[in-house]
Amino acid sequence: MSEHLVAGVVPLRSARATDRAFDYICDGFDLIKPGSIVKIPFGTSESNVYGLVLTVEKREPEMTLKSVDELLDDSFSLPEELLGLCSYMRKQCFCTLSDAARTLLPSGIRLKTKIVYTVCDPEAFMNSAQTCPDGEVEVDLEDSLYRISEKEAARLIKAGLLTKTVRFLDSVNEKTVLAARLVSGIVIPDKTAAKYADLISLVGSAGEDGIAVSEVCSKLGISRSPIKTLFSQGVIEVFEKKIDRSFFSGDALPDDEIELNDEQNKAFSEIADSVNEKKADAFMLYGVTGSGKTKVLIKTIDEVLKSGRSVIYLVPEISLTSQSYRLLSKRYKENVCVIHSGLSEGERIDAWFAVKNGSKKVVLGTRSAVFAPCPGLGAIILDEEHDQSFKSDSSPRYHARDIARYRCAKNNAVMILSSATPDVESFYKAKCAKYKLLTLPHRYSSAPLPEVKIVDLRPTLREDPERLIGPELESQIELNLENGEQTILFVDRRGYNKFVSCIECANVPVCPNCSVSLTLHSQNGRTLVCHYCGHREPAPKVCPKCGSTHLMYHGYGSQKAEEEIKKAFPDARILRMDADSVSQKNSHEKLLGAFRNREADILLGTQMVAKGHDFPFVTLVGVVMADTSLYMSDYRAYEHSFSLLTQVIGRAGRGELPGRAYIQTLNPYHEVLRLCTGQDYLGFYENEIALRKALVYPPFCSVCLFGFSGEDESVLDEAMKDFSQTLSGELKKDPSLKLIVYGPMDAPIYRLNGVYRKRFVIKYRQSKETSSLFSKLLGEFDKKYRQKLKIYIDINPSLI
DNA sequence: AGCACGCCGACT
DNA sequence: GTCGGCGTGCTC
Repeated sequence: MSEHLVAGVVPLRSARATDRAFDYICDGFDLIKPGSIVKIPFGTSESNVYGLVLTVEKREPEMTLKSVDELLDDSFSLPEELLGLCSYMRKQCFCTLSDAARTLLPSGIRLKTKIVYTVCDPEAFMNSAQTCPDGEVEVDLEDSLYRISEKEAARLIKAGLLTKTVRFLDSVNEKTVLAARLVSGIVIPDKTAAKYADLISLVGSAGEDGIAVSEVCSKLGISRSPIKTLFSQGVIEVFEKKIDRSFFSGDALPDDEIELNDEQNKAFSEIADSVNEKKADAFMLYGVTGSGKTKVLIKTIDEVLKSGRSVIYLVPEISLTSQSYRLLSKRYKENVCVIHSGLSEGERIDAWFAVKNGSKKVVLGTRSAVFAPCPGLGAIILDEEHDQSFKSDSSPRYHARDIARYRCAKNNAVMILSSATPDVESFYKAKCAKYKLLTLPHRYSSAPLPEVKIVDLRPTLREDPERLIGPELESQIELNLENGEQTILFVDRRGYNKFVSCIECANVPVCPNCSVSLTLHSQNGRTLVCHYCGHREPAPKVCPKCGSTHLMYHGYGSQKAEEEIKKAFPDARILRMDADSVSQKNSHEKLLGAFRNREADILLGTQMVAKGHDFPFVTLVGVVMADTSLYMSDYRAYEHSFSLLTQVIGRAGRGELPGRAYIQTLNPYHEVLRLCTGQDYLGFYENEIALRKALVYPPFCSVCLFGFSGEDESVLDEAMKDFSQTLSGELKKDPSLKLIVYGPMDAPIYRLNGVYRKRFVIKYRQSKETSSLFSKLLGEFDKKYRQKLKIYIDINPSLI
């Protein structure tokens, strides 16, 4: 055997068993390197798959190897830093390398294949095939399409009448436009120049990038023929120009000069020092709402761009990207690029390439934008860093904060966490000097904090248990309507919507697929809907269990609140914003815009109304029921309640007019409510950290969730027993592992879409030993139960 | 994840 | 006797 170029390649098709490097010969592919994407034949199938190259070396292979089929263009390859990030994620999130890689690569180059069946012998095929109009497989027969079942196709393949091939659908429709530019170095004949002066100067002014032919025609009011003439004279050239699908409109608004006050400047200069010294630092920028955190962040972006590097700016929600985009594009123009899950595949690819080749240096986006392939990363900013959406709840289950920290460390970049109500764990790290704490304690505008009143709703409910808005809040709304000022009403999650229950036997109709109560939708008459799987059924007139006709409809939904307000204030213009009303694309943007333009008096909604939006004419905020989130079975329930309520309250009085907030509750003396009344984060933090320490919760330990799910409940139970025993066996073997194991327990929604879900929750202290134990257990159980169950690990999960 | 190989039930 | 069920194990 002789020497070959050998590449270690990970197939990009996620499965624990194949999540390692396989060696391939890649002679002749001189440009191949770690991070390259290749197509390889893999396994017994005739198809080939994409693979990520980990290693390349020249050596004599000790076994026969297959060869790489194709090396994808270098523009698809993963930069070294991101390749390292994949390994980090595998270790950290217990995901597969291929899961990690597919998260970092734009989805367009993910495996997209189509099975194509072709007929070997048309005559024999026609004699033998049984056509079946409802089949699943298309067979290409000359120019007619045959549809046959998969089974039938398998039979025909065996009989040698069909062949099965796999076609890759990896072409991305890049949007191009016909453009023109001057041929470089051309000397234009005088005669030509005189006749086409306008045209030549217009095309010439566009330079190398050229100008769209259609734009030339419309600007000069000419047809395409003069362009054609100049083209044939060799003066201009016409080419397909890629167009940028990002939505920068081009109308450059003048940007405001940013002036920092002393506090802001102090925070900024600390960050700027690290930026300029290229130190990998982490900052916690803590400041009350209105203290000017954004100003500091913008100045930081300026500073990073000045040094020629790029910035990633993360916000919690897609709905917040458009608002931030307006802010950033005003200042950085077409240098801004938006990345979030709402983009089309083509848009995502465009963005990925634009960032990778350095033509966009400011990346704005949600969680997944933390992976943007910026060459020369200078800063990653997490705005509203306490927000839960920065943690992914499907594989790979990463937290954007951890990814950011890793990338900043590798790139000598700064990470900035910004919040008015920081994550308790982050703030703890800041207190322990793992992050540098920057504090902006004062509002820079003279606007005082809103006045907050806690309203005991119990007397109201004793009179009328279905009432949502007590008399106090109602009279405040009335006052606002009279003054022509706007109101926001916050109702908790839609999971607490109306449901039906039987007064006699307390039976509540439950979804047949998922273990949740069905929600009553009033708009389409009487239908019960499952909010998880979409199951629908007519609402019963009599209790299906005991036959009683005494059925009660209750709950705290936003629809019901809307009805109640409409009844009380028939003339008020109400906008409702919840998951139902914003299901269409861009509709939240429309709703928020309409409210900002004062096209409505009252905005009523769930979480969405709480987050970061700036409405200058809102002077009253009402929280319909503050209790629901206090009692979730998650150790972060108080933290979430505090930050949510603080944010909602912060919506009031952001303009000239002072604001006030009314919080309705059944628990008027609850400590968390008292603390958000004064916007007292530091007080809340002290309480909470003491509680976490006493009960041993993060940051004083780590939490690991082992999730199991499957359709066969008995297999699931068996695996749970097995896991319990295996784990206690491991603990006996190594008593130094101090794990506290809870479970097995049901997931909060035990059955979802016909799948049962159970879990173990483990408190532990992070170490090499625990990591290897977890990955060993995961590997073992995944192998043992792989055909019956799905098993995953979630580190520091959200437990609800 | 796919896919082939291989060992046991109910049909021509 | 054989077709086909899915348990088991492998993929450079």
